Amino acid sequence: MTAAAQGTPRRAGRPPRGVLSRERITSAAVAQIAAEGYEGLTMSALARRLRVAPSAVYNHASSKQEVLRWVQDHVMTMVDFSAFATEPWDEAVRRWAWSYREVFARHAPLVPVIAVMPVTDAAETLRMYEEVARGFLAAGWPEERVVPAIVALESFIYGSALDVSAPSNIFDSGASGPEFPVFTSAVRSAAGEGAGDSAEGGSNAADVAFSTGLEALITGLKLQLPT
Amino acid sequence: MTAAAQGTPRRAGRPPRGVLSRERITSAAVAQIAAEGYEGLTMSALARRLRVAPSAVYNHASSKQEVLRWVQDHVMTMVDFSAFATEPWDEAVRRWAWSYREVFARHAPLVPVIAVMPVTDAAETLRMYEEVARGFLAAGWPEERVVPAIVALESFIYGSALDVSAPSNIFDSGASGPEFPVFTSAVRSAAGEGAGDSAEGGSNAADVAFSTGLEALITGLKLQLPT
DNA sequence: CCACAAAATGAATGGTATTCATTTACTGTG
DNA sequence: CACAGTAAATGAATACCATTCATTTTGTGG
Repeated sequence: MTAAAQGTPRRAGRPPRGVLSRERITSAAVAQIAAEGYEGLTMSALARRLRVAPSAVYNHASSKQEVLRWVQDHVMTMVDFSAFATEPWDEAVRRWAWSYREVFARHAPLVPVIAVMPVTDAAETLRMYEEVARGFLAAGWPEERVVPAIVALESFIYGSALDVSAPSNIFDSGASGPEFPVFTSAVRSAAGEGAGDSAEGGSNAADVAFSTGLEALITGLKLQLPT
Repeated sequence: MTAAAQGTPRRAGRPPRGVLSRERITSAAVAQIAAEGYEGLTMSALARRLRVAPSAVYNHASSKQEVLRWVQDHVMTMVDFSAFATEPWDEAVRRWAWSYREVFARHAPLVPVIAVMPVTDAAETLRMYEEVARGFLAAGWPEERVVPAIVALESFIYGSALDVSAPSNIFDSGASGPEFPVFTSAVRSAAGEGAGDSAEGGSNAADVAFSTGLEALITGLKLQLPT
């Protein structure tokens, strides 16, 4: 009963046909996350979904961290970088960055994983970098400035993805508000700006901040280019 | 023996003089992190350092998350924002951002904690925001644009702090390098730039990227200001 | 003075990732 | 074709970890 929920439970020993693989584990993990979120992604739950004993997973992945790295590479395929082939540089960066942030806002727990993850055998991630780098070069960027610029944009995107998952009242200074009058007033003033918290199409505080930073980055980076 | 490592172990029951407090727990946690890093910060280790049973901590903090929030507010006191009182806006932002990133690069595991943390009863964090907001207003920023600009800068700083703790060979595409020639070449070209990996004063890849993004943000934000 | 709250202990509890011995089946070599 | 070795499954066991609970002691307000 432990491994197979219904039908004849598999006996011990290597099964006639391979049951697990990197692909099946990855897609089961993604499905588990979709169903119960990241706190629901345990090795037991993953194994249950694969109709397998927990220890079986370790014949393919050396740790949960490795599974998360597979998930991260898969999630990267959902980022839309197609604009680099068709649009001018700044519009391409804009569309790519918004898509990138949206995807990882829904996968915020992956952000700390990414930071430490070497790009080796993360094929999908490399595919994206290749296309983005191509777009930068086509726009006239000197080769040695491409990677720093991409990393800078990514850092902003990852930080912003974390910001999205913050509660909207995060800047509520509560009882100690009067002690910090300037900041408290600025927070209230900013809240009135983007407004439409529940209104349709209304942008929330995180969106306003992201737009502010992204447009500043695009402008500032472009000015760093040699004429 | 469990609680007090040496001397007469404390008997059960409320002690004559209070043993724990938010301050003592926070500083013990910070000491434990300094000694054994974040993976060494367990409730048991924390209690051991406080010469107390693990369950005693829960009379003061409702969870480990809460302890981490206290640590985060304490760490914020190490960020230097003094330049906002003396320097022009862009130089003040520059110094603040570098200090902010350096502090949280050494406390990377706090970054995901911050994102979800409401600022209420995080007094030190509020003190910083108050001063930074004051500096923005003094530089002529419209009140409603102050918070979005700060959040944008912070997002970049947090993302960059995570980037610092990444391995330096993170962009090594390994065997699949030839499949991604443009990116691979750009990585090599960027590595030659900042160079001095072990040379003194030499800036590494993360520093170059941070400088690139920060200068772009400062330039771009300044251009958003109404003349 | 006494009831109640606060703060400690020490012993569970339930959950976690991970490891290991064992069993079975596939695969390459003589 | 036999046989050795390896790959891949099971199920049981391990070591931690955060958290909870009953119990004990002490401080405090009415």
